Amino acid sequence: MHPDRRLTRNQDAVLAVLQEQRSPLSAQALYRLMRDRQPMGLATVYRALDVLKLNGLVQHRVSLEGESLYSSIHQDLHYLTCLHCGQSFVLDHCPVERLEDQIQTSGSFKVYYHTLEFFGLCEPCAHPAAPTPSTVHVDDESTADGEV
Amino acid sequence: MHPDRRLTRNQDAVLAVLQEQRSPLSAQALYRLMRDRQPMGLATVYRALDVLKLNGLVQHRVSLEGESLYSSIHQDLHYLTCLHCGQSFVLDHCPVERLEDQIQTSGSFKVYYHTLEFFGLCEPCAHPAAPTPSTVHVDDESTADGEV
DNA sequence: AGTAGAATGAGAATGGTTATCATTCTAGAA
DNA sequence: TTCTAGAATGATAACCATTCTCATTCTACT
Ligand SMILES: [Mn+2]
Ligand SMILES: [Mn+2]
Ligand SMILES: [Zn+2]
Ligand SMILES: [Zn+2]
Repeated sequence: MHPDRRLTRNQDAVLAVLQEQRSPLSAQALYRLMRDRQPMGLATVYRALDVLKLNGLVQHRVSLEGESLYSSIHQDLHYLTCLHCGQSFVLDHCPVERLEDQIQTSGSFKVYYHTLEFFGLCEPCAHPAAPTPSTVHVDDESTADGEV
Repeated sequence: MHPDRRLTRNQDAVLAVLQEQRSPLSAQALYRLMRDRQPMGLATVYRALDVLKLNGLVQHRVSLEGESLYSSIHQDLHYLTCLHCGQSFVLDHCPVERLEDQIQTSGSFKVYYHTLEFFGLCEPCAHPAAPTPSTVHVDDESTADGEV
């Protein structure tokens, strides 16, 4: 396909559906959503996402589980993710918006989007409760009341 | 495995090799490197990386191609990546080091590491050369000298 | 030494993504 | 309008990094 050709009906539909979403979607989830709008093959969904990405209309990140997630280029979400339980917390604002313009201006590189994510342990996972009774060898009942 | 147990010989070896690297490695590349140091099964490499990650000793990101890349927790590299040719340019410094401490302090979340990457088109890919002669229908030679 | 739990290795299974290829569209040319 | 080359599409096979399974080996502790 030519890099700068008008979008096809399918590509348009994929873009439209993505722009209605509040959070990133996987290609497969998108494929299922398209059934009610503009049914198309799974391969076509992947190809449409590629085209849209190359045209700066869609952004693409890969979760730690290896799943590709897509969203409108206008979305700007960032997460704090726990490595233990997988739970994610959304940051209340993007800390690098400025920087993007800066890179844009100073260099010979056209920036479309960025990824930013913090990883670590959430409160509960960082301070696990005392071992559950079933895993404790109770040799002396005077030490078995769960203090930490 | 217990979350806070001393590292095994294999886990130690994986960590040591990772700390010698200048750039992130895939699990498979690491597996091949281990042959000359401390041969172990591929599954063990994956498991070791998991343990090290959960202990805040190793960081983990996933490339756009879906390949997991690992590096020492002390590495702090960020890239500007071209969506068309795949070429990556290393940023000369990390723009969010401060922010990480900030999140650390203000919240109830223990931050181990972060990812940050910019995507777009590099100079050559953003301004492709005139179409190659073989793809051009030359109907009028007066317009065929490649100006943009 | 005896034992329970953890670690390990080999290989099978998984599953998201990509490649293949025959068919259908589509935008221009004639 | 009709023709035609190139692009897009869909069904499905292939790919391949990662995870799962399970029998075996270690390791720390009694
Ligand atoms: Mn942002
Ligand atoms: Mn950094
Ligand atoms: Zn957690
Ligand atoms: Zn490029």
